[in-house]
Amino acid sequence: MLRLSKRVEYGLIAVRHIAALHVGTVVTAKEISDRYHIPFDLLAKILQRLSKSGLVIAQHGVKGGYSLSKSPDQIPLSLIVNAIEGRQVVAVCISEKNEDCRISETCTIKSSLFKIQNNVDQIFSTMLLSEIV
Amino acid sequence: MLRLSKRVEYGLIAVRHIAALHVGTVVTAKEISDRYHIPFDLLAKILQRLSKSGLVIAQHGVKGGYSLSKSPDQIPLSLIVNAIEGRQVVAVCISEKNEDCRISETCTIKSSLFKIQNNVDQIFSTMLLSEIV
DNA sequence: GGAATCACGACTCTTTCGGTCGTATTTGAA
DNA sequence: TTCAAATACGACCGAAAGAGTCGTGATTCC
Repeated sequence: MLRLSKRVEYGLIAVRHIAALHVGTVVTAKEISDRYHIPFDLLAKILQRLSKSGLVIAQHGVKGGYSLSKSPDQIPLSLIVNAIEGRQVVAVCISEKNEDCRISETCTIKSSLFKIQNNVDQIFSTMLLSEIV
Repeated sequence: MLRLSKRVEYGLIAVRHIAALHVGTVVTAKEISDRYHIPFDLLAKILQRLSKSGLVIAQHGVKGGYSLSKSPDQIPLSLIVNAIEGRQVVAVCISEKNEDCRISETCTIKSSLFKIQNNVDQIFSTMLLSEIV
């Protein structure tokens, strides 16, 4: 309960590493995988998501690799987390349009859940990548 | 990821209900189960944990049921959550003595994870049961 | 003594998560 | 122009966690 996924952990490590690169240089998934002992295939998939979201820039082919698309002080952790996992919520009733929570009608804690959600969101939108490099 | 368990959701609903009782009265697991459409067996187990932790008082036998052990403004949500699920952490490296995180030696985000953990903890220790009744 | 209630642990089923694999595509350089 | 190194993508599998059920026992009131 209330765990971050391994994907997010690995993603944070990877993005932090990329953020620490000298400008103009790139790093490959393989290098990061070796350096931090992260399963290559898994890391590759994570970096693909980060690339797809535009947060990191992928360069294909030989001499390819990843670099950061903008300054670390412009990147809240929420951007990284959302790129990897999409919007995450503490309970189904937060996100679902059709209330597919079985007990929705009688639920008495919706407002509390929303408050918790807002506070959790704020944690990640407040912390910047630049703080953790 | 970052989800509250159903146990915690149900527990919050139940404790909130108990907190709203007139003093001197009790409510049974069955009544709460019916009222909020929560699976009885599951709810019973949750209430047992809450009882074991001393947060609610269980009265056995006919005319038995549950009541609150102290004033709702003395009960942060963290107390409820911990009673139900024990201490929960956002990543293994937060709690484990023997670092059984496989990549512990090379992990570069420990301090960030701790910061996230502290902020999450604060959410639940700050919100009081009295606020959600 | 019986009915209503809480207590506890074992068990099953489902979903989520972590991780792997196969294949395609892009790119730089020999 | 060919090949190797790299990213891209989706399908798949096994393990772990989560949700829910069941059986049995203990306590209390009438």
